Order: sequence, then C-alpha cells, then structure tokens
Amino acid sequence: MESRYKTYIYVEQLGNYIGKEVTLRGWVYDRTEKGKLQFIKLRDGTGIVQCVLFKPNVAEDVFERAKSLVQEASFGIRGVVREDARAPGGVEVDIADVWIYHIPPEQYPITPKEHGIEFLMEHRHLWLRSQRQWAILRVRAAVVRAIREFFDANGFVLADSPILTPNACEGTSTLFETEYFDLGKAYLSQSGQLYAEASAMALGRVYTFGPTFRAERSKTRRHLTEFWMVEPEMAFFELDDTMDLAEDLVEHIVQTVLRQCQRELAVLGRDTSKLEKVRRPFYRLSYTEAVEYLQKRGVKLIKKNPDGSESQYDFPWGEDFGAPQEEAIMEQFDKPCIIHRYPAEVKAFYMKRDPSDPRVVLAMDMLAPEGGGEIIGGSQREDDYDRLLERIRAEHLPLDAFQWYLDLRKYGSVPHSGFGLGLERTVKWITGAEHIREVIPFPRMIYRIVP
RNA sequence: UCCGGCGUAGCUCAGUUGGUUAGAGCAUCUGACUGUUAAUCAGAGGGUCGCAGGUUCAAGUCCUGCCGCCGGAGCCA
Repeated sequence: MESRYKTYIYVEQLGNYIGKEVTLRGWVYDRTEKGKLQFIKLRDGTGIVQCVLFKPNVAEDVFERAKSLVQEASFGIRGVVREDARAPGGVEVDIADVWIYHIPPEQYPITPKEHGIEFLMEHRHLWLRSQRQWAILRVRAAVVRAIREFFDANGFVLADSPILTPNACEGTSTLFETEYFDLGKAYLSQSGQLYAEASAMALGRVYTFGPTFRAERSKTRRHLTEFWMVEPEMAFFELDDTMDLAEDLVEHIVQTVLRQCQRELAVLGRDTSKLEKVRRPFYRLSYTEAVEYLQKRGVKLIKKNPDGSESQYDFPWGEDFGAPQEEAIMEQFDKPCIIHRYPAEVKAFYMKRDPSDPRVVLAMDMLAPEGGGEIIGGSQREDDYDRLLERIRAEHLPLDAFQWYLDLRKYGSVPHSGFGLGLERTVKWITGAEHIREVIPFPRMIYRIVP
C-alpha cells in the first residue's frame, strides 16, 4: 500500500525489501528466548514475521528491553530483511533496535495452545487477533469485495433497503421488535427484498447489501440472529435468468477468493482443489427430481409424534427439505447445485406460480457442496395484482402494511426475480469453518450478545 | 419450542466402587542454552471441584433444584 500516510512498511511487503533496512510496528504474536538469541514474531495485521535478536550484534539495553516483550505487547523495530530458510515464511528481520508502545500488565488470556469454544467466545475481541481468525476475516472481506465488483460491473445499482421496517416480510414470529417514537412498533428487517423490488422498478437491476435479523430460536452451526445478506432484484428477469445470475455470482466469488487469498486459505488448511472445481455450469435439479432421488436412495423423513416419539416416512412429495435431506442430495456433487420449482405450500407468499405446473412456485435454492448447505434462496415474484392480494389474505398478513408493495403490481407490473445470498454461510463454506460464529467479527446468537 | 451432553488450577483435561493432604500438560515466575517454530532442561508459585440444599462417619464422586455453556432438530440465508 503506497500512500501519503506511509511512514513505515507492512509485513506483507517485506518480500520487496530483501537486504534493506525497514521499520515495522505491531504486536508480539509469540516470543522465545534461547541464550544469546531472541525470536520475536511480529504481527501487524497484514501478516506475521519472525524478528531475530542476536545479543553480540546489538546494544545491551536493546537486548534487555526486548526481554520485556510478552505476548501481545505493542512495539516497533528497525532492522534488515533477510531471506532465511529457517524462518517461518522464508523471510526474517535482523533487529537493530526495539522500542515499546505498551507492555500488558497482565498475562494475555489466549495462548497459542488450545482453548474451548466458551472461553474463546468470551474473548472474541481478543480472539480476532489469532491467525486463523485473521485469515477468515480477510476471506470475508474478499467475498464482500467480489460481490460488489460483480454487481457493479454487471449493470446493477446499489439501492439499500431500510433496516427499521413497519411490517414483516414473511410473518412476525421471528422479528426483533422495538418502539418507533409515537408510531408504534418497528421491526428489524429480516430481508431487504420487498424494498429491493420497489427499487428494481425504478432502476432496473439493483442489489441491496446489509445486515438482517432473525429472532428464530435456532441454535446450530449455520445460524446467526444477525447476518449479512446481498439481495439482487432484477426487472424482467425470469427464474431461469436468475439461476444463471446466481451461478455467475458464486463462481465469481469463489474464483476471486482463490486468486486473492492464497495465504489465508493456506493458514486455514483449506483444500483449494475443491474450490477450483466451482465453475459453471453448476448442477440443477427440480424439486420433483430431488424428491425422486431421495426416494430412490431411501432417505427417510423423520417426524416427531405428539408423544415425543419419532416416525420414519418415505420422503413424500410436498414436504420441504431439512438439513438431512439437503446433505443427502449434495453427497453426489462436487460443486453447487440449484434446486428449483418447490411446492407452493412450503414457500413464501410472494413467489410466482409455475404456469406449467400450478403445484409449484418459481423458487430456487442453491446448496453448496462439502456440507456448505443452503447459501442462496430466491424466486420469480408474483407480478399479478389479484393473485398477490389473494396470497396476502390467505396468509393473514396485515393488508395495510402491504399496500405499497401491491402498488408495484398496479403501476407497470413486470416479470421480475431476485435472490438472497447469505454472506456468512458463503464464507463458512469457502473457508471450511466448522461454525458460522467464526466468520463474522462479533457474532450475535440466541444465547450470546457479548462482546 | 423439543431432544441430548458438559461444568475440577489462567487454559486444556484426568480423577476408579464415595475413603488420607485433589493431579497432569500448557501458561506464569526464576535459572541454563547461537536457530526457536506448540523449543528443551532444572526449580517455584497457583484450587470457593459452577451455585444452593440433601444423603452419609466421610461427597469432586450419590440425590434434588438452580445457573452457565455446547451440540442437534424444526425454521431459514
């Protein structure tokens, strides 16, 4: 990074400074001492480099000062960059001088050794400094960058939706509620879609990208109560166009991460050959074909009885897929699969019926391989005023709150479609993280809001 | 909301059928070492066994309640 703020250089640039003297500032990642030698790993946000102090080569006070550098002390060094096969990363710095910004008065809680998840979550504000978290958050940033690049380069206009909303998109049971001055209740948005539809009627192709909130009492490794979603919405797009777009987007994201994040993926130990395969075309199955596959494979539907016991059924057409079914379907695939045309009863009110099969709606989900799960959900929207009105009434949704949404079908209604891509689920899949809590800096979950 | 599991040193854990003064590794502190990568070697300090109650001659261990945490299902991105 060359800029007028550049008063020193960063670890990631050191390859360009072999044989030259540099100044670095950062934190102690780790330090060991071996007689007349000290090895200090300096972490500056861009990477980690080993700095070496050899007692005979420096002033006495420099060597003594460096001995006070405990884990996560902040400090600066001046020294010469040298290639050395013995150093992690192949490059190290021979220290000539050391200065100190701050020495922690207490022991840093997170050691390079193993910790339990409860302890790490309580120290999330410090856990972020660990190398694995560093890598994940940089991949997250690259994914966001790739998403914006993709839409900006393809004629989309960023049109963000409000976060405070007066109504539910798909029902009120899972909404966070708050007071809105004298106007009654407001809710934190669980999707920007309805507003994106309005924006698309103004701007053609739009995307909204921001945090969304679900007060679902779910507690799994793929749920957050606050998560980020990008939602493109396109006037005149039909379902097949939308599936093509989703495919292009996901391919672009994964290939961009592969290009830009080799260091990070190496830190994470990610098998990049699996990501290399994420190229168009992806697999596609209709819901009906997927059900036939489950039946052929003998994958059962397990349902709870009122007395608490469980019953197994051959998977019936008409049931929505749960995580076990999605996993069974994805076992056969080494890249994402789009499942489309779901039964109308299990999908949202705003989805358009398939004219060629009234049992299903023009909906689609994209499932990621390697246990990545559902990363995209989308549909062609109902564009007929009367049919949409009928659906709103059938779901007992508050008609008042949807008047503006119905207006979109009153004034120049057009076929249109869109989808939502869950940022954290996508990053979880690409990084291979076991749990979604690791892929957002400060996860919000049902039983945790601190730090 | 439902099902299952865990809670012992700063951290990760062991602790037998209830039985003497509750252990290990790491971390910390002291010392040694010119190549450490989770260094090694020698020594030292460190405990409200989640909380409350109960059974018992005796409870980390058994019982009851509470609290905290974890995983899964459903719902979804």
